Amino acid sequence: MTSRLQDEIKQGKPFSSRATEAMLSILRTAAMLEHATAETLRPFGITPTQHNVLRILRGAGPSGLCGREVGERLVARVPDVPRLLDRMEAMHLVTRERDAADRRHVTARITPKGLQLLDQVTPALERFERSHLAQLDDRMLQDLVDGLAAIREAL
Amino acid sequence: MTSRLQDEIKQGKPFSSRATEAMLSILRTAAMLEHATAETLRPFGITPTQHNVLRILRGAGPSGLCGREVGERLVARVPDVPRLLDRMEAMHLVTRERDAADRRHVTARITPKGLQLLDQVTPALERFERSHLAQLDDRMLQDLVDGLAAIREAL
DNA sequence: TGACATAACATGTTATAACATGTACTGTTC
DNA sequence: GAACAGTACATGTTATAACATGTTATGTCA
Repeated sequence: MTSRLQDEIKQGKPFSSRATEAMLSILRTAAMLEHATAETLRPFGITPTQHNVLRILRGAGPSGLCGREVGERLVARVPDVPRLLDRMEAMHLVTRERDAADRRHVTARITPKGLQLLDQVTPALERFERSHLAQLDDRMLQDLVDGLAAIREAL
Repeated sequence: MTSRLQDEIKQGKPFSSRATEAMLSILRTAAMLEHATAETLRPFGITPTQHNVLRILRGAGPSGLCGREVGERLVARVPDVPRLLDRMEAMHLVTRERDAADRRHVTARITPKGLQLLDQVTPALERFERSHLAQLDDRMLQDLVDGLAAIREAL
C-alpha cells in the first residue's frame, strides 16, 4: 500500500514511521501553501512575511510595536527583523521612530499606504481560501489544528 | 476562547475562519520542524534540502537521476537545482555525468562519502523524532496525514 | 558613580534563494 | 533535411536569508 505522499514524491519505500510521514506531510503541505500565498501576493509587491508584518502592525494599532515584538509575533521567525523593516520602510508601508523613553527601542507603525495595501490584498487571499480550502470539512480542519498544536507542544 | 496558536503569535482577535487558522497552524508548525531539522543537521554541514537530495539519490541507486527528476522528488521545490547539485558536488557528496544517450541530461549519483554521511545523520534525526514525536498518538498522526493530504489535493 | 550585564538594534559579510535569460541538444514537421 | 518547438541545463544578476559581530542604551549593584 502506498500513501498519497509517497506517490507525490515518487518514493519507492514506505516511510519508516508514521512520525516521519507526518513530518514530511507537514513540510510539503506548508511549502505548497507558502508558494500559493507568495503567488497571490506577488502582484502586490510583497512577500508572505511582509504581509504577516503588516497584519501584526495593523493589529497593534497606532501605538505600534518595537522590532523585537514584531519578530516574536511572526508565524515563521526571521533573523534580521531590522532589515525586513528597512525594506518595508523604503516601500512606505511602515514608519519607524526611536522611542523617547527607551532609546534602544524603535517603534514600528503601519502607514495609511500599508493599511490600504492590506485592504487590497485581503480579498485576493480570501478568494484563494474560499476556492481551495473552504470546501473542506470543518471537523477535519479542527482535528488538523489540534494535531498540529500537539506537535508544536512536543517540540 | 483563545486557541493555542492565537497565544503563540499573541494575536488578539480570533481567526476569521477555521481555514485561516489551519493554514497558519501548518505554516508555523512546518517552520518549527524545519528549524529543528536544520539544527540537527548543522553539525554535519548540510541543510534539510541537501539531506533530502541525498535520500533521493540513495533511493535511486547506481543508475542515478537527472536534475529534473531530483527536483520533482524534493519535498519542497527549489528553483535552481543545478547549483544545488554544484554545491553538493563540491562537497563530494554527489557526482554528475553528462548522459551519453541524451546529452541534455546530467545524471547525478550519490557518492560513497554521501552514503556515509547519510548513515551518520540518520541516527541523529531518528533520535529527534523519537524524543519529540514518537510519544504522540498514532491515530492522531494518521488523521493529521490524511487531513494534510486532503488539503494538498484541494490546491 | 562607575563597572558590569543585558537588551535592542545596527552593520558587515557570506551564502543561498529567486528570477530572468541564454545555450546545447533532441525530436518533429513539412 | 532545414526550420522549429520543446527540453534540460547553465549562467548572470539581484534580493534576501543567515550568521557573526559591533554599537548604543538601560538597569543593577558594589
